[in-house]
Amino acid sequence: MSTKKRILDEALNLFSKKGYANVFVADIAEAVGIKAPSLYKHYKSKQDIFNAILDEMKQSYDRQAAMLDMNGNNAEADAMVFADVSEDGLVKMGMGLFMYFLHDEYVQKFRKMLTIEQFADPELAELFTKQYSDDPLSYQSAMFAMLSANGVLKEENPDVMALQFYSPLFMIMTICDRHPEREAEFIPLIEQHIRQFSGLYSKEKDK
Amino acid sequence: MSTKKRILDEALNLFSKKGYANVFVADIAEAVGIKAPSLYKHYKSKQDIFNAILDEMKQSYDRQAAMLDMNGNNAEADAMVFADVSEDGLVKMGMGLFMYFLHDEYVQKFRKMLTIEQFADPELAELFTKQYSDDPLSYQSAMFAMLSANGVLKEENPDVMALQFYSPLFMIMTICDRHPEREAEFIPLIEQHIRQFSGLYSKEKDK
DNA sequence: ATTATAGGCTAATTTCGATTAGCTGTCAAG
DNA sequence: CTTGACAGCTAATCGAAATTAGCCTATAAT
Repeated sequence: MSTKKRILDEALNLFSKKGYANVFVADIAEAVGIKAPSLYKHYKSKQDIFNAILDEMKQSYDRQAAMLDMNGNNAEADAMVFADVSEDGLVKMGMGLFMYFLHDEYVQKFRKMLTIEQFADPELAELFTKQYSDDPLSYQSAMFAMLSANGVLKEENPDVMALQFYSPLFMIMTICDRHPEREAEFIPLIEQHIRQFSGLYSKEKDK
Repeated sequence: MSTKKRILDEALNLFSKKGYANVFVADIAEAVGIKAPSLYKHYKSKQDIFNAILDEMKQSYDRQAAMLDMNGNNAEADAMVFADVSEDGLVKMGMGLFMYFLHDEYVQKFRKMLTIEQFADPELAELFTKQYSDDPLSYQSAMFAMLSANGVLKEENPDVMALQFYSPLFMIMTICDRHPEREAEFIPLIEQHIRQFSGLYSKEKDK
């Protein structure tokens, strides 16, 4: 991999653990295997490295998001996918989202970095909220609205349904970011949450 | 207020906005209205100031927690309080918790500081998780278990109930920490969440 | 009245960390 | 071959920022 790219990787790695201010350019250089001044052949300053990470991650997120929305508008296409959503389907979807957010190397590191730096810059705060709250909530709200419309789920406020479905995943994700060793303890809880959620909102009363 | 105490207040205020590393002792001194070297008459280092904040906040939290538990064990006493919990009672409780966490000056600033510093020190990570996840969840789990036992709520996994009840409050709190101006948008959502939650778990099927 | 202490100040000191200067080897294009 | 850009290095530079030294005043206890 090019040195330039490697610098971004190592910098993200370090920033996500210690925050921008506590990482020295010499640390980044060492992680890359070069000396600090050599970094300046690739980026004009420490801040420039940070900005490059930001740009890269924003692009990558937008690509992902575009992939999810596929079509023009919102989760209409996925309506098909979820029209027949079963409890197991919901579990699979929730777990998939959780596992991806939690384990994707770049996603996780970027999230940790944003967590640390969010109060330093309003743009970072916006980004965090968009990627980890607003976007997932609005996507899922659209999905639940459709599942209600299709008669699969009860007709309740879909924003609330999305909030109740997603926020446990979010909260547990933040816990696991702090304590990766506790993940095993939470996996079953998440699955139970989704099944219980499904049971509560499912239309058919009897079985 | 004593200078010594004022230093802690101003330091917490600054740390909660910019993080430890980005706050200079000169900033703290200026906020207090003295010169940087004078700080050293009260604390032996910048780190010492941070530690003092930590100690103070831990004590304060323990006092609060002791007050909630009142009795010896867990939320048994509150069982009484919640034995007859109505939907409105749950709303009042949830909103109260949310408003307290979000608006109490010290609680909020301390939480922001922990948010920024959580990955720098495992002790801080523990503290954050305890105060904002483990403790609330275990308290509420006990409460819901009792409400189920009392026949008020359905008999579902109380850990999951606590997770579903609390995590929306937690997630929205983290959003409001970043964007205080959005609070108004979320208050109604929280209330709807709690009422919908209550409706879903309430025992009486018909009305 | 004397003195010790607390708490403040200014002026160093010291250390650290980002960045710049300037040199060097490599290698591909001409 | 030879030249220029690239990517590395070592050795400055330069500016913070924490902390220390040493001085001063008020005040409270002796």
